[in-house]
Amino acid sequence: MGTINNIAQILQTQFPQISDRQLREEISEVGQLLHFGAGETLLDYGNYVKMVPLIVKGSIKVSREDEIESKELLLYFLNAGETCSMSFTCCMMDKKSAIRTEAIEPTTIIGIPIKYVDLWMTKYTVWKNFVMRSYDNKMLELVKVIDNIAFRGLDTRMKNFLQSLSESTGSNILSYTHQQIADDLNVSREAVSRLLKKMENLGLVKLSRNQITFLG
DNA sequence: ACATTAAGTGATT
DNA sequence: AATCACTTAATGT
Repeated sequence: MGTINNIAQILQTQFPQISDRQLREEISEVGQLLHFGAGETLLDYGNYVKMVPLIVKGSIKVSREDEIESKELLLYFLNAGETCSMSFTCCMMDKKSAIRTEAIEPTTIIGIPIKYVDLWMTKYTVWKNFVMRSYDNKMLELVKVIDNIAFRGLDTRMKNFLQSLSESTGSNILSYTHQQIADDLNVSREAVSRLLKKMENLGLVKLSRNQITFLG
C-alpha cells in the first residue's frame, strides 16, 4: 500500500530504462509524487533547483528567458517518460535555473531530491546511463531548434511547434492563442495570425477563437 | 447592450 | 518580418 508501491509501479511502466530493482526502490523511498495543474509553473528563472522531475503524466513546456528584453523562447516540451536534462546540470552545480518549466496540462511527476541525483551517478550505472541518454536526447532536440531558428523560416518553426504540441498533449485540438504562440516562438502576433491563415487556406489547420485544430 | 479580448488587415519601415 | 493603427469577430457581464 501507499506511496512506495505506487511509485515503484509507475517506474516500471513509465521508466523501463530504470531497470535496476534496488534503484527503483530507492526512488520509491525518497521520491515524491507531485501534481501540477495546467499553467502551473514548476520552476522559474533564478530559482534553485531542488528536485529533478521524472514526468509520469502530462507535459511540460521548457522555456528560456532573454535577460535583457525579458522575452521568452520555447525550447521544447517534456512528456511522460522523460526528465528535465537542464535540471541535472543546474542542481549538480548548485546554480540558479536558466529555464522556466510550466505544465501545459495536468501533470504528475516524481520529484527526486538533488542529493540522490548526484549520489546515484556513481552508485548506479543504470542511473548514469539514464541521465546521460536524457541529456543527449534533449541536446539533439535543442540543436534542431537552433537550426530552425537560424536556417529555416517561420513556417517550418510553426509546423514543428504545432506538431510537437499536438504530440505532447495527445490531441490535434490545441487550446492556444495566436499571442501565446507568438510569445513562445518570439515573433509578432501578426506574423502568427497571417501564417496560420495561410496554413488554413492550405488545409493544414482549422482556426477558431482560442483554438487551433492541427490537421497534420 | 456594452466591454473586453482575440484575431484579421493594410500600410510603412 | 516588426510595428503601428486600426477593424472585425467572439465572448463574458
